[in-house]
Amino acid sequence: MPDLHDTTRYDPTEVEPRIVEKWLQSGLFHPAPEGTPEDNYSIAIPPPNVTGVLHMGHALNNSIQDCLARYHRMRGRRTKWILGTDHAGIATQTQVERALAAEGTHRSDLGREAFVERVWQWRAQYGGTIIEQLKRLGASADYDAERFTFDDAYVQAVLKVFVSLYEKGYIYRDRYMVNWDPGTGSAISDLEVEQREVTDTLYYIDYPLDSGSGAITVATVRPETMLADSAIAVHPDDERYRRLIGEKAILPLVGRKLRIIADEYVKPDFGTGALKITPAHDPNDFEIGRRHGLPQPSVIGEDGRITTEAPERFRGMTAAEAQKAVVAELSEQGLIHHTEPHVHTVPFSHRSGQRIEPLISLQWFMAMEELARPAIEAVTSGRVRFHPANQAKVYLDWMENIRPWCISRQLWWGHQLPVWYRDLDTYVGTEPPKGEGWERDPDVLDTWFSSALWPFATLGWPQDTPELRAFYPTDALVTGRDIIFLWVARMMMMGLEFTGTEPFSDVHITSIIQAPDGRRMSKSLGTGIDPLDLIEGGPRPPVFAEGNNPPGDFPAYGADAVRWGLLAMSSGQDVRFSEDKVAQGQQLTNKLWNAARLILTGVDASARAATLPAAVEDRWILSRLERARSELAADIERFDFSHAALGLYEFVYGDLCDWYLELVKPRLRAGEPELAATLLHVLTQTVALAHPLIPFETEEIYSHIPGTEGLLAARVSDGAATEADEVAEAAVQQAIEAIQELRRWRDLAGVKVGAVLDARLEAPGYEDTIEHVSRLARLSLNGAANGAEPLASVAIPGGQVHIFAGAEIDVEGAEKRKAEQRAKLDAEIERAERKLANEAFVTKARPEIVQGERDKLARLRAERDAL
RNA sequence: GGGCGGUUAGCUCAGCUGGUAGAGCGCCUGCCUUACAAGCAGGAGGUCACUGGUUCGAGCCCAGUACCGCCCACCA
Repeated sequence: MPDLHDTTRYDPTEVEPRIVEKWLQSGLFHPAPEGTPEDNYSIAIPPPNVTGVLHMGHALNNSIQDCLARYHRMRGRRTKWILGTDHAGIATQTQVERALAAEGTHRSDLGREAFVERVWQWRAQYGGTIIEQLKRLGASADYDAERFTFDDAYVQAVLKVFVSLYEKGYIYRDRYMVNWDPGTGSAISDLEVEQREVTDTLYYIDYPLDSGSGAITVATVRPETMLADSAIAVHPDDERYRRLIGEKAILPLVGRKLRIIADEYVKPDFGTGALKITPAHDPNDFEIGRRHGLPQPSVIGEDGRITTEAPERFRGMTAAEAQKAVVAELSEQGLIHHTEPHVHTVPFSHRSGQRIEPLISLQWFMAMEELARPAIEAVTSGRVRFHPANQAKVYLDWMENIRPWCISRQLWWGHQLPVWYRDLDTYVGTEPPKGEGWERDPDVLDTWFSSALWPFATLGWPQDTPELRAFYPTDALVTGRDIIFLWVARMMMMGLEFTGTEPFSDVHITSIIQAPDGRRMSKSLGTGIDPLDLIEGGPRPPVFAEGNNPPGDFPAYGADAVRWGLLAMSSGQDVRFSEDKVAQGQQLTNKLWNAARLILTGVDASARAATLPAAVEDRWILSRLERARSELAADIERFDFSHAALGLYEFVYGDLCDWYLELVKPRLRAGEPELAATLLHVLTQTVALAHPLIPFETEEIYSHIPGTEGLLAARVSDGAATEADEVAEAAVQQAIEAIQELRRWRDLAGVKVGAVLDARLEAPGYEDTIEHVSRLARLSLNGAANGAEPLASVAIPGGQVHIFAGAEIDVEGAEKRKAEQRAKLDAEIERAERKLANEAFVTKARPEIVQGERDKLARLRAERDAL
C-alpha cells in the first residue's frame, strides 16, 4: 500500500492490479441467485468473440455496463453482470483456417472432427484473453459463471429452439436465391452483406433475333452469367420493343432460344431498356423468373466455378476467367455493341470481403414476420425503451420490413443443425433419430441464431434454474448500432417467443468511436488502438500523434482515466477519439488522489467530532455534494454518461478542490475536530459517488479512510440525502465571485501575489464569508484606513471593496480595470433598460422574467453607482 | 432512392421546457503559495454553416439551402 505522504502522483499501475485481485477474491461479482428480477439488477454482456481482443468499442461499451452495474449494486440491488463469449462461427473458423494454411495444411485434410477439435484447442489457447482484459478494465462481471455459446447446456437450448421453430413451421428448407460468399464457401444472411461502390464495365451485347432480322441489345456488367440466361425482358409499354414481345432471341455462345417477355420491373431508360434474365445468378432476375415460370439454369457453382450446365469450353473456369473468355468470344463474333464504365453498388461479404455471388441454393430459412410482431409491440408500447430514443425508429423500420433469415452455414464450427435425412425423409429433433441410414445435415447455424438466446440461455434456460428466476428478464442492454438488427432485434424476438417476456427493458446504443481523423477505428487501417496500450502504456499509432499528443508511447493512463475519458466522450453520436479526454480523466484521478492525501494526512481521525459542523462552507459543501450526487444518479439513470463524467469532474475539481479544501485549510491546520468529521464524510461520499466511473482509485482511497471496512464496491448507499442548503450555497457563491473579481483586479493592477492590501468591504451578505474573502483575496480588512481616501475600488457582487494601501499599485492598470468594469456594467444596464423600455417585452413576456429583469437592473445600478 | 444525425472558441465537444454563449486541451501572463508544477491564479479567443420565417426575444422552434457522416435499399 502506498504511503500517502510521498505519493504526490496517483500511480494507477501500482494500484489497479492490486484492486482487481481484491474484487475478484471478494465474490461480490458472483451474486447468489436469490430474489426477484424486479428487485435484482442484471445485464447480459454482448458476448465478445471468443478469440477476440479488446478494442475501443468494447472498452466504451464495458465501461458503460460496469458503470451501470456498480451504480445499481451500490444502490443495494443484487447485481449480476452475465459474462461470456461467443463461438463466432465464421470469424473463429477463419482464424483457425489461417493458422492451418500457415502450417501448409487445410481443414479438408484434417476432416471435420479433427478440425473442430483443433478449434477447441484454439479457443483454449486464446479464449481467455478478452476476459482477462475485461478484468483489467475493472469490469465487475460474473467471472465465476462465465458462459460460452457452445457450452453443453447452451447447445441444448439452441437445439430446442430450432426444433420448436421447425415444428411451428417458422423454420423451413428451400431452394432460394442466397448471398453466396465464395470467401467462406457459405451462404450468409442479408445482414452480413455490405454494399460497396465499384466501377464495372457495362457490356452492351447483341442477341440476334430468332427471326433472323436484326438483334436485341442488352446491357450487363456480368457477361459471364449470360451462359445461364433464360429470357430477355422489356417493359410492356416500351414502344421500341412491344412488337418483339413473345418472339425469341438466340443466346450467343450457347445457342439457346430465349423468350422475350414483358415485365414491369424493367426500366426503359436504363441501358437499352432490354434486360437479360438470369434467374440463378441475380436476385431480381430470380424474382422475375419465378413470376414467368422460367427455368433456372445455373452456371456458377458454390465453388465459384463454371458448372456443367455451361458449354464445355467454359467449365471449371472461375467466374472471372469465364468473363474474359465470354467477352473474347463475343468480340470475335462482333456481338459487343459497345462498352462503357459503370459505377454501381454491389454486395460484398462482411466476413471475407469477397464479392457476393448470388446463386440459388438449398438452405434453411426462418420466417420472421410472426416473431417480429410482438417484438414491434414491445417497443411501440414503451415496455422496451431505446436510449437515445430515436434508435427505436431504426429498429422498428427494420422489423416492419423484415425478411426471411437464411440460417444455415456451410461451416464446421458452429451448432450443427439437428436435422437428419434418409432418402426422402427428413427428421428434426434434439436427439438423433432411431434406425439405420440417417445422415445428419452437415450445416451449422448462423452464429447470431445462438446469440439471440443469450440473455436466457446463459441463465440455464430451458431448465427452470434459480439463476433464471432471479435474473431474467435483464434490465439494460448496452451495445452498438451495428448490431441492432443482427442481435438486439433477434434477442427480442426469441426472448418473447420462448420466455414470453422481453429480455431487457432498456437498450442503450453507444457512440461509435472513430479515429481522430474521422475514419473508422480499424486495426488494418492503423486507425485503431488497443485500450490496454492506453491503460498500461504502449505504442501510439501515427494517426493519434496529432496536436497536443506527440509521437511515442502513450503514457500509462490507467483504467480509471480511460474509462472516464471514454464515458466523457460518449454521446448519442459518433464521436472522434480524443486522447485529451483520457488525459483529463488522468488529471481527475490525480486531483482526487491529492485531495484525499490532504484530508487523510491532515485530519486526526481519532479526534473527529460526532457531529458535522455548521460553518457556512461546511453547509455549502454538503449541499453541493448532495447536488452532485443526485445529478450524477439522474445522468446514469438516463444513460447520459458523458454528463455523469463531466459532472463528477466539476464537483471534484471545482467545488471540492478549488473551493472547499482551500476554504478550510486554516481550520484543517488548527485540527478542528468537527472539520475532521466533515472532511472524512465528504471524502467518503465523494469516492462513493465516483466509484461507478473510476472504481479503482476510489476503492484504494476508501481503504485508507479510517473507520471504513470492506469494499467500497460493496458499500450500499445509506440513502440519507442531505437537503439542499440554498442559503449557504448563495452565500459561498457570492464570496467566490467576489474573490475572483478581486483576484482579477489584483492581476491587472500589478499587485504582487503575496502582498496583503489594506481594504474595506462595503457590501451586504458577506457576514459569514468575510474571513474567506479577505484571506483568499489577500486583504487586510481591519479598517486601518478609516477616513482615508481609497486608492482604488473594486466592484464585487452587492457592493465594492475599497483598497487603501499595502503594495505598489499600478494605478493605470487599476484604472483600466475599473473602466472595464464600468463599461461592462454600463453595457449590461443599457441592455436591461432597453429591454424594459420595450413595451412588447413588458406586456408579453412572462411576469417573472420581467421582474427578474427589473431586479437585475436595480442590482446593476447599485454596483455601478458604488464604483 | 429512402431514413437518421451533424455543422457552436485553434482542436474535441457541452449547451435543460427559447431569456445577454460553456468545458477540457492548446495559446498568453504571473506564481515552485507546506494536497497536487502532469499544479495554482488570471487572461485572450465564437456573425453558434447559410437563407428566410415564427416570437417581445432564436444557438435552441419551423421551412429551405449547402457541405459532412452513418444506416437501409433488388435498377441490369
